[in-house]
Amino acid sequence: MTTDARMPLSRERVLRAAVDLADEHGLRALTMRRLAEELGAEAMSLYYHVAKKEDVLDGIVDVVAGEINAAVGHVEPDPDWKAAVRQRILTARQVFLRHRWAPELFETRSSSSTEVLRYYDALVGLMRQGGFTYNLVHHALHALGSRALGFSQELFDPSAGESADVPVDLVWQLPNLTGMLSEIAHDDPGSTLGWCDDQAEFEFGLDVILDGLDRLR
Amino acid sequence: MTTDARMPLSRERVLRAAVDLADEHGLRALTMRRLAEELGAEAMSLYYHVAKKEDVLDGIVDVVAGEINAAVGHVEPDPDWKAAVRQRILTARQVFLRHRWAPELFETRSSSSTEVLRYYDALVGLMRQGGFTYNLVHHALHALGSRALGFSQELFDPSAGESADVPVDLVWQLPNLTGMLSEIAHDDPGSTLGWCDDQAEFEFGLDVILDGLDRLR
DNA sequence: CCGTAAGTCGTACGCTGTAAGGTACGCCGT
DNA sequence: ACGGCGTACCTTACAGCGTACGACTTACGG
Repeated sequence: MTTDARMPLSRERVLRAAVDLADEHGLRALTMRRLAEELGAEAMSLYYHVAKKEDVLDGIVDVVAGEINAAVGHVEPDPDWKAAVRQRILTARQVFLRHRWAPELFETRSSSSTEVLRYYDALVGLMRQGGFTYNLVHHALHALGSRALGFSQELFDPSAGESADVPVDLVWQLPNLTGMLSEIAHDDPGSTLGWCDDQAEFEFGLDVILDGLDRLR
Repeated sequence: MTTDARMPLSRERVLRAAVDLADEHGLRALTMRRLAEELGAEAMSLYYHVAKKEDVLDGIVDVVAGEINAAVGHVEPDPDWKAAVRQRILTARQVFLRHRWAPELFETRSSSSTEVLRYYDALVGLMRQGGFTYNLVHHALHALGSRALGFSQELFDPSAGESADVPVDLVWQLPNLTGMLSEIAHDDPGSTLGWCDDQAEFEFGLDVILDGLDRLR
C-alpha cells in the first residue's frame, strides 16, 4: 500500500498519494498525518511542498482535471457539435467514476484549476465551431452546470423511499412518490456516481439539455 | 445575537439556532461549542437533544426543506404543468437564497429528509397531472437534479478568468474562454447562489430542461 | 573547512467531536 | 414525609485535526 517511501518528496508525489488515499479510503481519510504516513514521512514534511491542506485539495482537483484532459484528448473529432460535446462529456465522466470523491470536492472549491479552465476552453471551442454565439455558449455552460464536467450530483435517492427507515404513516402521505417507486423497476444499481446516478439517467439528462441547446442554436 | 438564553433547550431550538448560526457565519462556524454558546448552554448539553453533529446537519436540512414546503404551499395552482413546476421551483429557490450554505449541505447528505420527500411527492404529483408517466417523471427528476429543489451548483466561475491570479501565458492558451469572457458583459453580480448562478442563468437552464421534458411528454 | 541553502522532523498549541460521569431538580409511590 | 428515579444540564477528559515554530541533517560552492 505505502509506496517505496525513500524516493524524495515533491508536490507531485504528495498530490498523487493524496489522490490514491482518497480513492481507497475516501476524502475523510485524507488528513495530513495519514497522507505523510502513506509517503513514509512526517506530517510537517509535507508543508515544504504544499502551502496548506486547502492547497492539497486544490491540487488533487487539478490532478483529476488533468486526467480528464488526457482522456478527452484521445477522442476523435466529430463534425456534429452535439456528438462531439456528448462524447467529450461522457469521456470525462469515466474519470469521475474512478474518483468517486471528486464531485463533492469539485463543487466546494472556489478557485479555478488551470486544468479545468483548459477543459472548458476546449468545450467552448467545440460549441463555437458548432455555430453557437459566445453568448449562447455562456448560457449553455450554466445550463449544463456540473454535467459539463461529467457528473451530476443527485439529491434524490429512490432507494430510500422503499427502505424501511421511512415510517409507514409517512409513506401514506407520499402517494405519488410511492406510486412512482413501485412502478419504476429501479434495479440497475450498477455504475452509480454519488447516489443513484447511473449511466442511463446521466445520458438522458444530458441529451435533454443538448437537444434543447441545439434548437436554440 | 444570542437569544434570551434561559428558555429550556429542545431539539427544535437547537436546530433553529444552528440555522441562524450558519446563516450569519457560514457552515464552518457551526461547531457544537459555538452552537451551545449561541444558546447560552454548554456543548455537551446539546447531546441530550441531538444524537451527534451529523444529526444536527440532517436536522437543519429538514428545517430548510420545511421552509421550502411552507413557501410552495402558498403558490396558486396552475393548470399548465410547466408553469406550475416552474413556479414551484423558483419559489423553492428563494429559500436557498436565504440560506447560502444549504446547497453544499443538501448535496452531501445521503439520508433523505422527510420534508424533502414531501417536496418531491408534490412535484411528482404535479407532473403526473400534466400527463407524465411515472417512468418519465423519474427520468425528469434525474434530469433536473438539484434544480428540482431550486438550486444548481456552478462549477465555472467566469470572474476567475479575468481576475489577475491566472498567469498571462496561460490566458494565451485559452483563446475560446477569453474570447467568450471578453464578449459576455457578465456584470450582474446581483443575486448569486454559490458562484455565478444568477436568476437569469438559473431560469435559462430550467426552461431548457422543462421545454425538453414537455416535448417528451 | 565553513557558510548557506534545501529538505525533513519533533514539539506544541488551539481547535474539533464526543465518551464518561457528576449534579440539580421535580414527580412518584408508599 | 421521604427515598428513589427520570430529566436536563454540566464538568472533565481524550484522541485527532491543521499547522506555527524552531531545530536538525545533508549537499554543495567558495
